[in-house]
Amino acid sequence: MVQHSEIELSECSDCPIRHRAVCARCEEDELDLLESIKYYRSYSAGQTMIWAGDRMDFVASVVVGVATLSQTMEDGRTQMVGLLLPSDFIGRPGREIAPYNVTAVSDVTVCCFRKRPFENLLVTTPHIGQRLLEMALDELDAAREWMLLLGRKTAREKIASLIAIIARRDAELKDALPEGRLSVTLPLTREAMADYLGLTLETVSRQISALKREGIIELEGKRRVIIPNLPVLMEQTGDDSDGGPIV
Amino acid sequence: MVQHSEIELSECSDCPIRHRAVCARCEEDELDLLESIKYYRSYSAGQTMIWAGDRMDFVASVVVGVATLSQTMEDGRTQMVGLLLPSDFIGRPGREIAPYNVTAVSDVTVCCFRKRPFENLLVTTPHIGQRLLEMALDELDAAREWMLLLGRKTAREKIASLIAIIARRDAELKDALPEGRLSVTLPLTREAMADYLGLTLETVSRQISALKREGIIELEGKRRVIIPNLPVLMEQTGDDSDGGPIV
DNA sequence: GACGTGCATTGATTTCGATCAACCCTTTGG
DNA sequence: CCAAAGGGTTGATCGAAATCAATGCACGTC
Repeated sequence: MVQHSEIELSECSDCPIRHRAVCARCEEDELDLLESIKYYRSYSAGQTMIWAGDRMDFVASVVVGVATLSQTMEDGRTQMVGLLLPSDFIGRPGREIAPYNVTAVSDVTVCCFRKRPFENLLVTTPHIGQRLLEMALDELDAAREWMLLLGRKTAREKIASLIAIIARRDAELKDALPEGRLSVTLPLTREAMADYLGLTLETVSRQISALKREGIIELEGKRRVIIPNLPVLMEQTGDDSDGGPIV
Repeated sequence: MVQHSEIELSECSDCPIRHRAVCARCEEDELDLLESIKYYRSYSAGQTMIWAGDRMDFVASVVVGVATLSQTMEDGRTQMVGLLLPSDFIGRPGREIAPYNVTAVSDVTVCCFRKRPFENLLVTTPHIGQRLLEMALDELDAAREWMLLLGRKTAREKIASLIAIIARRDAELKDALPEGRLSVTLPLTREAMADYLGLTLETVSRQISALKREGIIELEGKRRVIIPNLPVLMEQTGDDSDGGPIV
């Protein structure tokens, strides 16, 4: 289950998520405390990392890769409730049992902290709790935005929203405003997109084809999407046109 | 806009939400600090308390009444993203602009804290931040449960889930396990339920009628619902049958 | 090269919930 | 007393997305 990761991770100080994860606000000495209770785990694409109902003896941060958080009903209907990207947090202090499935979408490496010691640090090291609060509130905002999408948007708006969100996140990681064409890789299969958007995979496929037919997106293979004109795509999302800051 | 409240609220120590709100973990001295920056506001049923886009100079706790958090698209489609009951928190430390509409469903009284001083307390008084984190994580869980409902449940399952959730909450406030018949008041209009469930008000009405016709619920007026047999209702929600602790 | 498998696309048909519309009941107020 | 308004119910019809089903790749693998 535990895979060997190519890059040997060890020093928090040169960790790729040092300034965005739970540890973001920590000083050097606080980092040392975290360092002493951490260990890495890796999973390969497609693996279930955690099953809903499992006992959890750790919390963790995604270091590299993409994972999903999902809920499944007895008859198999499933709904993704979160997309976990590098720096996102897994688990909840004070909780014994995992409420959701966590699945690796790509190869994933996580930085784990043993739960008890982490909970103690939470009390003694305010910077960790403060950052965790900030992250929880951000996730809450994201969840609420997704509730609007799930409850009220059409299939076309859902697809456009998903592509736009991924594009915006990518753009902001790479460089500021690539106003022209931009190209993004969908980190999810059609089925995973369907589970995220509350659709069937057939509807996802049809709507992507429709957007392509209309020239709003172009496809390069199945996974790579080229967006000739982001504002045009944004118009299809149903969101306020003034969609956020320009830079 | 500010209404006169019948009961004169003042002492935190005999506040009805003293042990469930942000202040739940505070010691007496910490409570005094909060007391010094607090003030009450009241709103009457139907009033919009906060508009999305408004500048917010306070955060608050609901003391009495029910309010809703909602998002609206340009064309009027709206989705409720939260139901605010006594002890629930409004606003976000560090945020200037309200992202959601907050609407009083019944007459509502809130306990407000000026934002700047509250943010300072958050740094100096760890008990507040700890409780806020706990509450944020609870809301995140609720939001994710709702995502499953919005994305994957049928209209009938949505209605049954809503009634069951209200019934369970009521039951737990009043007395432990009223195993037999129980009776709950829906705090929402049909339209508000529709906005919560991602349905139209006609569908809400039809599904309630259907549950009534099948004897799963009984109606007393429009708002009061009698549940002869909670487990039978629970079966209609689509959730795991072992639905949580028996007590 | 043939075969099987996983992922994706496309078509035909059905269905659930939306939409359009009429009507009921209760409250409020001139 | 009647009119108007707000909330709710019910019926007829429509349409978007689900469902059922076939087909099309791009792979590994034997």
